[in-house]
Amino acid sequence: MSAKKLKRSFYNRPTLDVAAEIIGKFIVFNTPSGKLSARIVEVEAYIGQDDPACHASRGLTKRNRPMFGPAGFTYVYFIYGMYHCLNFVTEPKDSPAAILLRAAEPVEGCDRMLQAAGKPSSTGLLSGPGKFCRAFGFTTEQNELDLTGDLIYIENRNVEVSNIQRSQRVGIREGRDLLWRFYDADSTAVSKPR
DNA sequence: TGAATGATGCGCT
DNA sequence: GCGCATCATTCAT
Repeated sequence: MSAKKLKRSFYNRPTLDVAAEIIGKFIVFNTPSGKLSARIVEVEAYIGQDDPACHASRGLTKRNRPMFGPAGFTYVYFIYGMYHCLNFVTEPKDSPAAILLRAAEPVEGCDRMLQAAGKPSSTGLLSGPGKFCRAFGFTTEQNELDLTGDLIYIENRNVEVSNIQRSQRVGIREGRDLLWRFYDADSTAVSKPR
């Protein structure tokens, strides 16, 4: 069975459902120098104004605007003066929510990812949101792009994931009680806990 | 092998 | 000014 690009209807649903199902899917980025792709193994959900860790918890701002838009778009932000984080917007317009891509396994274009990351080996190459964006070359130039287009999208390649687990989210101060981190417990590419 | 820390820039109060 | 959905390095045990 061939790969199928996920449609807007996949993203336009309750965020926890999308987060659980996005594990094991493949993110594709068609760059001028060729295709980059990776198998998603770890994500986190950030949902609505009532989630204290969500950027939308203090209302609409210039930065978090993509979260308030329709599902199926990217939300990329700059953090700690040197890293970027890639999110997928979920749920309908005016229902701010997104999924943070935290870790993946390199599939296509591994050589170019290694070069971009300045690393000799692929171990841990995409194991962390900042490391993933550095290797893929994601910056705010890729903010608010349509995931149903041909530049950036997610594919279902019909690879089974049998051991999806949940845990607390990483790197936040408030909202730690929520088990909104999803990961493939059989993957060695999952990011290391602090 | 675990804890502390520095790097570094921008959005928001 | 402060704090941040991070990470690599340094230092202590």
